[in-house]
Amino acid sequence: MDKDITIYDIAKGVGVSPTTVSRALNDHPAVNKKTKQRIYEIATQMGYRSNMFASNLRKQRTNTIGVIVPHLNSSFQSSVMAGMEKVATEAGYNLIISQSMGTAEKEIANAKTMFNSRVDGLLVSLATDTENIDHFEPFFKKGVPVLFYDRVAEHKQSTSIIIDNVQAAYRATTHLIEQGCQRIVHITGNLRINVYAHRLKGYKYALIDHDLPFNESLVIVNDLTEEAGIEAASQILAMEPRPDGVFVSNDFCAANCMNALKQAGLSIPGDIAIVGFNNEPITRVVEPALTTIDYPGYEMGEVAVRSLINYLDGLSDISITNTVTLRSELIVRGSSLRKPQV
Amino acid sequence: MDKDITIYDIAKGVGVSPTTVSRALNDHPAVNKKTKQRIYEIATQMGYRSNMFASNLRKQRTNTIGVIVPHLNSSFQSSVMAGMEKVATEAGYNLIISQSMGTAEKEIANAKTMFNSRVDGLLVSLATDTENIDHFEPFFKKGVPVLFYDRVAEHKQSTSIIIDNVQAAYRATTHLIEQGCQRIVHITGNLRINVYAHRLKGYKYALIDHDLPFNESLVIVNDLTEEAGIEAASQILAMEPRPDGVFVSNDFCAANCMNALKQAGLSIPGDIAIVGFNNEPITRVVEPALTTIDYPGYEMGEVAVRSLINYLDGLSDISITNTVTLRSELIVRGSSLRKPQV
DNA sequence: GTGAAAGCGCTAACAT
DNA sequence: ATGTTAGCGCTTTCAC
Repeated sequence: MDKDITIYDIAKGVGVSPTTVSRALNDHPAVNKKTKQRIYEIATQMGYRSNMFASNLRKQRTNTIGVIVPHLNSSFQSSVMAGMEKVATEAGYNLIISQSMGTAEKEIANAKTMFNSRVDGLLVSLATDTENIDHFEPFFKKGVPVLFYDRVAEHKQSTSIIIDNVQAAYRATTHLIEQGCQRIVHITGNLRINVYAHRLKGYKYALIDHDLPFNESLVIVNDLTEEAGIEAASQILAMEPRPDGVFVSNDFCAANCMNALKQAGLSIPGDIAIVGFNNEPITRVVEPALTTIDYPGYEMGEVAVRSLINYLDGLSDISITNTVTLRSELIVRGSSLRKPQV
Repeated sequence: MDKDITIYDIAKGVGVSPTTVSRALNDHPAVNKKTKQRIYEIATQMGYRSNMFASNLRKQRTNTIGVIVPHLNSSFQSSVMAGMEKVATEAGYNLIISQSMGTAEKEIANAKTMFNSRVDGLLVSLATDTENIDHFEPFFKKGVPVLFYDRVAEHKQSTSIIIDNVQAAYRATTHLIEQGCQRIVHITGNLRINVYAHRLKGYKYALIDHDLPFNESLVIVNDLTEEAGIEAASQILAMEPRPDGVFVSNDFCAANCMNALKQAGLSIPGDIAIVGFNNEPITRVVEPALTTIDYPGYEMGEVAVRSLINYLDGLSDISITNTVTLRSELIVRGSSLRKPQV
């Protein structure tokens, strides 16, 4: 447990001032190449490591980005994290991550911690029951950029990274209609969350545009878990007349629902066609493979961090590009394919 | 973007010295209760937030735990992360997370960053091609605890958190044998990684203990991906005589392998019984549902952080409990069940 | 129970 | 191209 080497030690070793050492180590142009070289050598030789706290304290910057996410252990969110980590590390930023467990209460606590940790910027996917975003006010006040992704909030001082959920749902629903479905159930999550509200909208628009009636009773709102999928299946089986298509806001729930319907003796997609959402690995394993919307989580993570860092570096003005919309795509597989594709 | 409030501002406001403010804010016993109270009030009123950098700089402690993980976007690893985050946040620690992408090269770079970030402790699940752990030497030298989990390395100065992979594999294989399997294939990952080496061992021991021959050609080593599962299936189909059981080190790969076998016209578990590993959500969605080993990822994350913090707080000596073994469990489902269970 | 003073290690003005 | 100086905000002796 030997003592840490500081720039003073190096300065003494090389015979220059600490300032020069500091400059050399930060690759400041106004330092003689030879001096720089010597400083580098001595530094590594002495086993020097920069003290980020002293540096941060001085620079009032942390090179740290905070992330608040509903749940870490979700296929989608962990892809997002992976993308974020990649870009952040490449750019020399650390990521500190916390989960709200989907509750506003924990989200507020997390926001406080992030604020105290003086993150340079914050990336947030909102909790289910977040009613307002007052808890991010301190960030806005201090000019710390807050960037929402996936589950976003409208706010003039922050950017959102999303996909066009209305359009994606519209495409999914239209696809079902094109496959001959006339009574399409929509299973989705809490409508307070933008993504689910938008998907419901897209579903509705698609019906209307194809002269199908929108029927409130065909919309099932639940928490999109495994059990919810099974429960939804029994609700569907009880409907009269029986629906012939289901559009679910989540693959995992869709897969479970599909299995339950199969077990009840229905054939997929013959009796009921099914479309999920997210393109999780699970879609390629169930039988039949699940038609779904490809939602680029990894890419979303990359874009989120990149946007934030660009802003921090003064390369872009976040408030101008208020919303970044990523491309999503319908992927047609066996669970919905009744007719040969065009 | 107003200026930050410091303890000096509070000191002025209350009419005491900064020292007293610092002590009060840290709940030091030798401060008058009334003074403390007043200081708290003024502090919150002024919107004070402690500057962790100044504090860390002074205390030479960061309240930050580093995590190096192969891939964030894996079902197992993200469960682990979730467990870690929970315990860390509760204890007032931040988590900084980085992924090695399974390569030693990135792992070494990550270790360096973590070292420079002066994490109080490090949690590591090793990369595939990590040949030695010299890159953690700086931590050992400085007395920073390094704790390995899941993919661990033997090292006298560090604790490992694992499950008994030998035993788990032994149980899985024995189960297949009890179901009447005689020629059991084992699909697993790179044998340099302890978990896969141990599972192979468990598989081997189970065969021997039940008087079945161990046959090198029945062991398939691949990267356990989706494609690897499908590829493995065709290898199995080409084997003569055909195997009647498969034990796969990973559910996702197992599920894909199973599907490929089904598509080739084999019946599961009739022709071939299958057992996976990890108890991922996918196991409950495929058909038949996949028998697997329940691997407590979330719990592992909790235990890892808890152990580390206990050590940091001086509550436990990590070097004494050199290995923590969590319980794992065989979960029998349709993919392997040929006889009524005992 | 409270305060004065020093210093953690670094960087940014401002010289030279 | 390099050095001097000051200070980021906090904690911790040591003194009263």
